[in-house]
Amino acid sequence: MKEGPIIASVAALLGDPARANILTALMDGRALTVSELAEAAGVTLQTTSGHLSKLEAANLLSAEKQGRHRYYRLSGPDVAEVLEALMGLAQRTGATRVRTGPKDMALRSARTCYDHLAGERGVALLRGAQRQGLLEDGQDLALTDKGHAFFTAFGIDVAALEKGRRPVCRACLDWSERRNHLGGSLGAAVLSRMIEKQWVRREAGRVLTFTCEGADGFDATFGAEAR
Amino acid sequence: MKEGPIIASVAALLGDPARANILTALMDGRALTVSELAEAAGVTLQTTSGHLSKLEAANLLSAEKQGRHRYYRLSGPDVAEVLEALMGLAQRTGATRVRTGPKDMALRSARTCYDHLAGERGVALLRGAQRQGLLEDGQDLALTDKGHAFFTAFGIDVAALEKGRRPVCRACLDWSERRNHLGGSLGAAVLSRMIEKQWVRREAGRVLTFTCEGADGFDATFGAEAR
DNA sequence: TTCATACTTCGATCATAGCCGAAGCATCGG
DNA sequence: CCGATGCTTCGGCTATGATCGAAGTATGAA
Repeated sequence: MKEGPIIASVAALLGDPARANILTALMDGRALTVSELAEAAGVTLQTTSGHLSKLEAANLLSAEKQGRHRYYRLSGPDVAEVLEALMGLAQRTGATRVRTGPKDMALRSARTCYDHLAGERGVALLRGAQRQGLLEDGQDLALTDKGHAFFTAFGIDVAALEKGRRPVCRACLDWSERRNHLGGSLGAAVLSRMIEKQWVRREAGRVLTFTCEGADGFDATFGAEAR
Repeated sequence: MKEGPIIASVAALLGDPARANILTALMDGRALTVSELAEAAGVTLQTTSGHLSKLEAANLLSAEKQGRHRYYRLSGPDVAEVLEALMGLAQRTGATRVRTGPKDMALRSARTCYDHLAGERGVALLRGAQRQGLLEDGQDLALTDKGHAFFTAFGIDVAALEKGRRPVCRACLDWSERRNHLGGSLGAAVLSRMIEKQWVRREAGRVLTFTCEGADGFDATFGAEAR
C-alpha cells in the first residue's frame, strides 16, 4: 500500500483472499467471533486477528467485546453494497479463481467447520441427503420422517438431538465451494459418527482425510454424484 | 492472488496504487494511450504496460490499436461505478494515504506532467497565481490582465501563446496531490522559463529538483504558503 | 487459586508481485 | 532504407505483507 488514490488502500484490503472471505462471511450483517471468522477465512487465529485489526483500523469492520469473545460485524451497509458491486463486476468480467495454495487443496476436499463436515464432501453430503428426500428445505432446513429413520439407522440418536436447544439442521455456506453444507447438531453428529466408523480422521489443522472404506461408504450412503 | 472468493482477484487489481491511478484517470470514459497512462500512474512505461495487460486480461479495460498508439478505456460503465462506490466508501471510512515509496517522494515534490510542472510545487504554483489574481477560474481557467502583465514580466511571450491552438491555461488534476496544477501552453512556458532561469533542473525520469535560488525565487514569486 | 478458552502480539520465514533497465518489435516519417 | 517513436518482453532486484509458531494477556469456570 504505497502512495496512491484513496481507492487503492481500501481495494487492497478487499484484495486479500483471507480478508475477502472474512468480509463475505459477514455480508449478512451478523456479528461473528474471531474464531468463527478464522474458520471462514481458512487461516489460523493469529493471522485472522491481524486481518481483523487492519479491517477495523480501516473502519470497514466494527468490533464489540463480549466476555472473552470479540464480535466483528461490517461497519455499515455501504460496505456490503460495495462487496455486492464488486461481486457483480467480478461475475461480468469472468473473474475466476486462480491458483490454489498447497495447504488449501486438502482443506477444500474435506475439513471441519466448527464440528461438522465442510468442503466438497460436506456439500456432497447435503446434496445427497436432499436428493434422497432425507431433508427438505422450506424456510429452514428440516428432517423428514424418512430422514429421521435414516439417520437413526446410521447410528445417531436423532430423538435426543431434537430435544437439544441447538437447531438440528442448519444450512451453512461453504466458503470454498460457495454452496451450502450441513451444519447443526445433526451435522455434528454425522461427522462424529463418521469418525467412529473410521470413515474419516482428523489431521493437523482442520483437514479431514477419508479412508478408502470411508470414501466408498460415504458414496454408497449419500450417493456418489457423476460430476 | 491465491484462492479465494471471486471478489478478491478483482479487488486486488484495484488495490495497487499504480493501477488505481490508471483506472481513475480513465474514469471519465475517454481512451488514453499507454504513455499518457504511465504519466498518470507515476511509473515507467514498462511497468504501465504490465499493469495494462493485467487489467485487460481481467476485462476491466479494453484496448484499441491505432497506428503506433494503443488506446485503453474502461471496458464499461460498471467499472466506473464500482470505482465510484469504492471512492465513496474510502471517503466515509476516512481512508488516508499511507507510506510513500522511496522514489515517489521526489516525484511528489516536483515533476513534469507532460511539459509542465506537477507535484506539490505545481499545485502551489496554481494556487499562488490564483491568490494573486493572475488567473481566474470561471468555467475554464483564464488569464487576467494582471496575469498577462505578470507572466510577460516573468519572461514569457504571452501574446504568442494566445495565438497558438493549444489552450493557454489548463487545470490539470495532480495525481499525487489530488488538486489542480497549471497545464496548457502557459504551464509549459512557465516550466521552461524556470529551467532557463536555473530555478529547477530535470533529473532522470520525470523528477524535477529545485536549486536553492530556485526555491527562494519560486516562493517569492508565487508566494510561500504557511502550511 | 488453577486451569481452560479466546484472543493478541512478537518474530521469523517466505512467496508475491511491483518496479526498472535493457533489449526487442512494430509503426510512422523521411 | 534509416532513424524516431510507441509499446512489449525479459530478467533481476527488492520490498511488502501474508503466514504461522510461540509466547503473552484477558476472561471465565471450577
